[in-house]
Amino acid sequence: MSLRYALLAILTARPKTGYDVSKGFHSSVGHVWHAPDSQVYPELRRMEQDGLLESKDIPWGTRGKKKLYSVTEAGITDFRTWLETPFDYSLTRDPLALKTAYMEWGNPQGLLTQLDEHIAFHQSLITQWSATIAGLEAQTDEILRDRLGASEEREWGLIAGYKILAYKGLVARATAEVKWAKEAKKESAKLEERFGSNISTRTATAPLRSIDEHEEG
Amino acid sequence: MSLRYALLAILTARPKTGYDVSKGFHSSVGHVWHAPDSQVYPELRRMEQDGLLESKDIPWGTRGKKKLYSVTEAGITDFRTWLETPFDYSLTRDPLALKTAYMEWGNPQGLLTQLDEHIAFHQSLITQWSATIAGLEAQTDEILRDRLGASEEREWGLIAGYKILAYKGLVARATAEVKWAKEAKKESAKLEERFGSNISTRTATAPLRSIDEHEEG
DNA sequence: TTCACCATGTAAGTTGTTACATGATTCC
DNA sequence: GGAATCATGTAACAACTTACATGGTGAA
Repeated sequence: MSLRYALLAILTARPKTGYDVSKGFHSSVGHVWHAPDSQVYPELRRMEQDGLLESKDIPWGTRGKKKLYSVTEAGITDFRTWLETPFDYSLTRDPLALKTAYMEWGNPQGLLTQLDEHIAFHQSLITQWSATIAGLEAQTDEILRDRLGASEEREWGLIAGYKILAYKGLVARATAEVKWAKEAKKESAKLEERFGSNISTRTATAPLRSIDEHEEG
Repeated sequence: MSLRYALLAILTARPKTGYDVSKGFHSSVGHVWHAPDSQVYPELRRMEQDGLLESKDIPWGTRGKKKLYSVTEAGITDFRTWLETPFDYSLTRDPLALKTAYMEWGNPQGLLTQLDEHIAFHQSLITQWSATIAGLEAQTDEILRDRLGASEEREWGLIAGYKILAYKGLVARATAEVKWAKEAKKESAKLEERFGSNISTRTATAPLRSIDEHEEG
């Protein structure tokens, strides 16, 4: 249900076409809430049906046209309510933790490779997000400027400030991921050294025998 | 698709009934990959159809019965392949970061409340996971003991070691979340102090006027 | 005229959520 | 006999993924 609010968020800057909203996902709000075009366009339509958005068809060239969406007062109210209403946390679903926890069944080298990818992935996120933070602090960020243009100057620091806060959180988390992965590489090497790799000897627990042992269950 | 491997993971300890697997989700592998019963039972069936599991009906009391599942060799092979094959990272979807980034539209008090909840939520995870780590290190953890019973003693350190590593990652991330949230509370207070709260004056960007400005798009 | 980009999706499938349904067993 | 818990789901819906579909515009 956050997709709807991510779309409202981007449209609070100023009215945009579906295409601009979709593009915005890749360069701004999409950093915190990703969505593909196949979700964006239909959701915009639904939001219009629900009265959160208004749209107007605009001619584009001679035959083409595009839809310009703007947020209604009802949309703003809904957005504000969402902002202020606590949400339920979803329970953990962490594929790398899941793999790590049962790596005695796999090749330890496979874990190292995946930890390296984990590090690379999160480091590239850190680079990207840090650049965004710098752009927000200098108020040179393109998406921010687009938004500031429609706001009063005395609010600019507030608007940029919250965005900086959000990106700092993402960077903090990614940094923790990198730090853990580096430690995990060392720990994994130690484990392998101490206990050796005996993955090839592991097999399924002989089912039929085991079943007899458990019939009292 | 990880659900399937979380189920395989729990069944590599020893054969279990659907009910035991489901219970196990709450106390062990469910910490890293949550699933409700309504997903567990049907998935176990599908896995049996796909040859990853075998099952046997066991009488329970006089009229009742239950299904005992065990992993097949094909299941082990599949599990091992999954363990060693890198996965694609899904793009960020972070509701609190999304809210934080656009909090100029909301009441700053609402953010503080949600940051407090964020802290409480993650601190309770840290408590829970730290207790699990302690139990794994002391090899008193119930689920671990269940698993060790079916393994050779020389492997015990390896088996516990990977699980400790995984939980340490979860704790590290939750710790980063708490740290960020505490800083964000301070920062948010500073922002409010410096720029004041003017949420009540914010309204939707006048749609019709804006549309005219954008007709060149 | 071709190529990058603008513009807007549909369709099919998978995964996950929420709420409910049903009956047996064991222990007090 | 009643409560907790064992045991196994279904049904309806919402969200997300992946792949594909279609056509216009603008500039070299």
